[in-house]
Amino acid sequence: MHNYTTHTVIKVEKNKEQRLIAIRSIIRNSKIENQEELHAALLDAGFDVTQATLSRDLRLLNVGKMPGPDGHPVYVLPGTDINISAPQEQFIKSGFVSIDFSGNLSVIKTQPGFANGIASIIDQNKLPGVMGTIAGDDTILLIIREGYNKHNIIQSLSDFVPGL
Amino acid sequence: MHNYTTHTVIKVEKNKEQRLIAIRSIIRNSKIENQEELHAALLDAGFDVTQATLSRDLRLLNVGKMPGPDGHPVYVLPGTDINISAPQEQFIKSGFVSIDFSGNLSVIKTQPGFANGIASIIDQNKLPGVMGTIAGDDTILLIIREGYNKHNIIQSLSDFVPGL
DNA sequence: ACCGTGATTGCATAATTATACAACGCATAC
DNA sequence: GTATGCGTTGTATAATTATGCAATCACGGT
Repeated sequence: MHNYTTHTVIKVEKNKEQRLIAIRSIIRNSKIENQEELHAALLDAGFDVTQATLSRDLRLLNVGKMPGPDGHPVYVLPGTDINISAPQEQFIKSGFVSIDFSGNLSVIKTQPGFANGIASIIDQNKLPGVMGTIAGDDTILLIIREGYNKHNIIQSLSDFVPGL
Repeated sequence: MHNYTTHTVIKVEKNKEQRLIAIRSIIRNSKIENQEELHAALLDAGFDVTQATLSRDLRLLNVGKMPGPDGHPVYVLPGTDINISAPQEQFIKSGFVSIDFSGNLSVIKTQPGFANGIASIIDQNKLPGVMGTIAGDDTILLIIREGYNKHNIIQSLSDFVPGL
């Protein structure tokens, strides 16, 4: 045991992260006309938050609201302007799936085969807080330089990763 | 001519038509955050209608509302997507670089490391005209099935590659 | 270990948008 | 001319969404 720096167990708001994912999924797969409907759908999925939080979540996800086929407003995912299909949505994400932190490490999950490509892009951008990356097939390990934290990293990454 | 139903032939609400055009123009050229702002802008343009009418107009025009750069919701015209920054644009392309054809073969160039990921997505979509794919690091070889041509392939790919 | 900062959320409420209803205008049918 | 129907709009209000404030808790730095 040496220098036990508060083991910073991955206590990252698992809840919010997963809730946002759930919201995307729900919106993609069903016609949600208002936040009450969304709330109900989330309850089924095991999430219980208030309308206020949903409003904030939708802003984070950049979800828009547009008149649907039947005239009533419906929530739509960003990029989905009634002209981008679900497969395109998948493609648009560039295989990026999730990111988590633990101490000076960050683990980025990608779709199968994308780890190398994404890591390559990250390297090309020479982010100051990133000491280096190691990519497998669907996972990237990112070593964070001393003096930087997960906020810096997310900030840097969000410059070129849509919706982060 | 009996039955002359008077020349009042086309009396169609000229007003509404032009108002809708004006609304489109306004939304395209400025940041409108709510219908009150829109109302004010329309006044300048010489149109005076109530908020209720604007709500109806926006529905007719299929105008959507999405979180803008500053976080606040902004009206957007259909087909417009203001949620993706320029740097992200590059990322969105998922490393896709180019595509060429030669007989029953197609060669897709990608950014370094992306070939496997993109090929994987193509496979998952089981395009009818695609017999199979082989991916290196930045190149995908795509074998085209008999009876299909590059048009069919591009058509299929464009289903999930935005802007192809 | 302690404190300060920032992130997340609920609550209550303000702000915004959608709509039921009725009125009006115009055009066609009787 | 009168009646009927459709489309447009305002009014008033319901429905929906956004947000200021406060409480809580994790994380980073001292």
